[in-house]
Amino acid sequence: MPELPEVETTRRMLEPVLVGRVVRDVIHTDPERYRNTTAMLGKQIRAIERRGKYLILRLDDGLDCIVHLKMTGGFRTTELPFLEPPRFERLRLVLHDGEVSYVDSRRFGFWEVLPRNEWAHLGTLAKMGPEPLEDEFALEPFQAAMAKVSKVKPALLSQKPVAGVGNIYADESLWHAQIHPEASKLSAAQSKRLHTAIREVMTRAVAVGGSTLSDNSYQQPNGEPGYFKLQHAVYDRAGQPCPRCGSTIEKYFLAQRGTHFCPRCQPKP
DNA sequence: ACTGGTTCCTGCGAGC
DNA sequence: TGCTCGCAGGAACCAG
Repeated sequence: MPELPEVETTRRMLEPVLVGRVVRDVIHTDPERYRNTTAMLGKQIRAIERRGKYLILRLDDGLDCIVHLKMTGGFRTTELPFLEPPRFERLRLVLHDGEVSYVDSRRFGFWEVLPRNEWAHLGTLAKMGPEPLEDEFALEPFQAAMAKVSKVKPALLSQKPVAGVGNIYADESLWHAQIHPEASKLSAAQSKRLHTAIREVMTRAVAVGGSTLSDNSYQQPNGEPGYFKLQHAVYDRAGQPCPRCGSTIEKYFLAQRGTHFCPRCQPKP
């Protein structure tokens, strides 16, 4: 499930394939889900950026193409033309010197082409918090926000205190910081540990291409998996020993999300 | 302004 | 082997 590390990996791999190219065709059959994509025709892709879990293709004439991969979205690129469409292909970008395929088995992801930075109707994007791997992710404002939360994990998932944290990286970061997912009103020391943990977890995950959970979930655009799952301490490890203390990792549901934690390292407050 | 619940969608793995 | 069934979850949306 693409979170910041998976989306950033995707962005980096798409950059040399897309930037500078002109969009010759956009092929799909779902104009409700992939909105206004005909506006891309004939436009050059000037840059590909990322904001939280959103990809933003910057096009000629002041247009942005917003892409959200949601649960199962992803890209496939090849050096040669595709001999057959990749499995679960939903959209294909035809460029003057190649093609890029967008796949999404569950069809939760969406595309929308709109005038530059006109994101008001996408509330989560418009109100996105600071990027955790940039200097803008300052400690003091994060501590101030965390001092008010009622439950820390749902707060992280809101994208407001910090951008790009999803279910996997919330669980992993809270384990590293030794904070229970339902902890409220974090102390300055707790928030500092969490701030450090988010930066470290995200940095290490980006370095290895993100997390691939199973064959059908996220893959890098070249078809390779991401290797961060090998470093997961708690996520998808219920019943296995905590790497820090050896206690058995537990899983339960918090705000409708599978939540993994170590009951000894992350005691319930 | 918040919180909490529902919805979208479908492949897959577990269980029988 | 083949079937059913519940799980996976980001974020838009809606109700309270």
